Order: sequence, then structure tokens, then C-alpha cells
Amino acid sequence: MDARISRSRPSQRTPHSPRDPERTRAVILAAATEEITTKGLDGARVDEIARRSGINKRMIYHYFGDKEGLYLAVLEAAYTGIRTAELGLKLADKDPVEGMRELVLFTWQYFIDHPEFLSLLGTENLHRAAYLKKSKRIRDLHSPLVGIIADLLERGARQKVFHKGIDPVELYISIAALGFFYMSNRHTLSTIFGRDLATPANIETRGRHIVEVVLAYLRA
Amino acid sequence: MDARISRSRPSQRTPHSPRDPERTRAVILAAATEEITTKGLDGARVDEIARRSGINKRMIYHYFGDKEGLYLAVLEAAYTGIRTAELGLKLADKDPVEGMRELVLFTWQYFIDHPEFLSLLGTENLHRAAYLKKSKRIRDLHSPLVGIIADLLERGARQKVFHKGIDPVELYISIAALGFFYMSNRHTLSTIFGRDLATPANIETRGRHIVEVVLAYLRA
DNA sequence: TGCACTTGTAACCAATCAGTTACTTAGACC
DNA sequence: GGTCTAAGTAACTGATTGGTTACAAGTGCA
Repeated sequence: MDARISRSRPSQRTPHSPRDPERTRAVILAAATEEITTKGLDGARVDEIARRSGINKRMIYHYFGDKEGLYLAVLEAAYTGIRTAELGLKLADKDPVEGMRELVLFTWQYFIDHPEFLSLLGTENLHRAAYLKKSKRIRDLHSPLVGIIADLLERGARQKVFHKGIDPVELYISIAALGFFYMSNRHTLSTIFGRDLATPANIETRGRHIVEVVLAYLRA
Repeated sequence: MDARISRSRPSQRTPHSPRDPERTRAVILAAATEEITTKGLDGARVDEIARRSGINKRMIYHYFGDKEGLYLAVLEAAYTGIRTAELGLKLADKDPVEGMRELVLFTWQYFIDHPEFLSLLGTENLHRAAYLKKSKRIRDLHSPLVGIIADLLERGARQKVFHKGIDPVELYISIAALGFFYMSNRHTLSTIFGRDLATPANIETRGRHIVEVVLAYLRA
């Protein structure tokens, strides 16, 4: 969770001055993200978010309107976070195979580093994306990955290292799926298989496996 | 949802006689599954389960103890359902490639037919598998798929159609992942990509894609 | 028949929770 | 320094919700 303290004057002058709306907002958002991704939207308690953040409940309603507004802010921050990270990927002039490997590992690493994003998507899908549909902000936040994938596929096909006719969206979903499912379902899977999937060694192994699967599929 | 009316006398004689504990239990369980998989454990309302099933709340507590007991019964029924279906797969003497194709499509089809199972796993993972860990019944219900996969992998490697050294658990997770993620996250994915992933045509396409990905990975 | 147990109903209760109100304090601008 | 507005607190409220109680009626069996 990134408190994302901006360059506004109060936050910089005194990191914890009595009056600092931006900091207050950020602290509430961080606590809400933690609470909601841990317990789901219905399990999350506004009182608990107030307690954890050390900020009065009144302020939560002041800044976010209601519980739904707070959830939407958490959801928007999460999507903004991944889209921002995705923009850091510069694969336009990389070898297609190496570029694809990098993209797959980037996606995998993002899921490892941001389990709260996985939980949030789980919650949102339980609600049939009702809140996501409400947020024009998020819907306009297109992922650059599909475009990057399409470019890599095209160049790879021209160089005859990838086969032709691969749908970039279908591929993107598969790349995400191979990592997402492993991490988001690690608790039930670990229990059923009697092995902890979240150890560094197993996570490392999984990363190599995902790359292998994807590259094998692409191969000409 | 399968009411699973047993061979007990009352249920058979009069399908809807005033006294029929097994039917009552089954009806409650069906309504609870619907409610819990639709709204999650915390979003589910016991009163609503009573209303939907047409059975008094008192009876729910009589048969299942409390809300948690009811949830556990739903979870156990869901796992029993998939394990039972898996036992129907007889691939011991099939060609490895054809057997694997059949196994992949079986898994995919199961997810299509049982969206409630996907939601339930989502809910359970949000709770870090706390309830699954409590249920010895479920933990003892081993999936035969890992064994079937191990057998197919071994025979495929001997026939030189699959490469060697593939971990059956890692592969099982990937097979499940490629279908699970697509279906369980279809609401957010459909919204983000602006195309309905759940149309029969798209589901059909996805099934072919999953088979391709898995078989390409296995290839010697 | 009568007794014990199971199935079932409706009304109730204590706790919880999202959201509000009345009030205080700090700073900004004149 | 006085006034206006935003930031902040604590206590409250109405509705909901998991769970209970008191009670009725059907069933099996001695």
C-alpha cells in the first residue's frame, strides 16, 4: 500500500501536522484497502477502518461519502496502480521471445507483490463487476498490455519464432490466469495438496513454469 | 444444484409430504448454496435462505447448528460434487494425448456447469481456507486427477509424445487456472475488454485455446 | 391411549453496523 | 482580532441480523 503523499505543502512541512487533508485521505484509503481486501466488501467494517487508520469515522464519510464510495476509491486506486506499473514496460524494440518472457514475468511479479489486487478482483467479480461498471475512470484506463502483446505476436510471427493467428486477448487472459489462480487460490490449493505454494522456492518454480507454458504455446 | 433426494421412504412415497427431514435439509442446502455463492459468506443472509427455501429459520439452525455449519455443509457438498464427477473419468487405457485433451475439457466443462463452485472457492480463499482446513471430510477427499495426470504424463513420455520432467501438480494447477480464471473473473474481464466472455461462442473458443496451450506445453 | 421425540412456526432479543448529529478546534483572510 | 469555513471528535440512532424461545403439531412405539 502506497500512501502516495503528494507534493502539497502541509504534508511536506510537517509529516504529521494536525491538519492535513491529503494525508488523512491517504491514510483512510490505505486502511480501507487492507480491511476490504482482507474481509471482502460485506465483511469489511467501517468502524474497523476508522480504528485502524486512527481517523474518526466522520472523516471517512466526509471524504468518501459512504462505504460504497470508499470501496470505489480503493478499486480505482488498485487499477490505477497496475496500469501505472504496466506503462513502465518498454518492450517495443526487444526480441519477441525475450519481450514475451519479460512480460509474463512482470505480470507474475505484480501478482506476487500485490495480493490485495487479487483479493479485490475476487470481491469485485463476486459482485459481478457492478462497481467496476460504475467507474468510468477505470473503464477508460485501458491496459497497454494487449497492445504490447499484439506487437510482440506480430513481430514474432514475422521472424517465424511464433506461430500465426494468436488472439492477443485470449493470450493475455492465459498469462494472467496462470499466475492469478495460483496466487489467489493458494490457500485452498495448499491445503488440498498439503504443500505450501507460497514459499519463495515454490513461487520461483511457478514463475519458470508459467514462462515455459506460454513460450511453448507461442512457438512456431 | 442437486437436491439429492435419497431412497428414504418419506421422500419417495410423497414427494412433498408435510414431514420429510431429508428433503427439508436438501432444500435448505440448495437455497444456502445459491445465497452464499451469490453474495459471499458475509453477504449471505440466513433470513433470505429461509425465505428462498420456504423453510423456517429455526429449521436451519436445527439442521446445521449455525451459519458457519451451514456454510461448511455447502462447501463439503461442493467438493463432494467435483470429486464425484472426477471419478467418472476413465482414462487409464486412452492414448496420452487424447486422454489429456479429454481431461482438460472435462475440467473446463465442469467450471462452465458449476459457476457456484468457482464463487465458493473465491469466498473460501478470501477467508484463507479457514473452513476448508476445519473439514477433515474435504481434506480426505483427494482428487484423482493428479494421479490420472501423472499416469498420462508417464505414458506420454514413454511414447515420446510428451517431454519428461513435468510436475503433475504444477500442470494440474495450470489446467485449472486457464479455465477457472476466465470464468471466475469473467465479469471484470468482460467489462475491461468490452466483450462478453460468457457467450457460447467465446466459451467454445476458450475451450479450444486451453487445449492448445496445454498440449503445446506437453509436446516432446 | 399416552408418552417421548422430531418437525415446524412465529415472535422475539441482543448485538452489530452504516450512517448522522451536535459540537469543538484550527487556520485563512479581511 | 474577528469571522467564516474546513477538519476533526464523540455520542447517538434506526435498521438489520444471527441466533433463541415458547409453543404447536405430527409420528413412532410401548
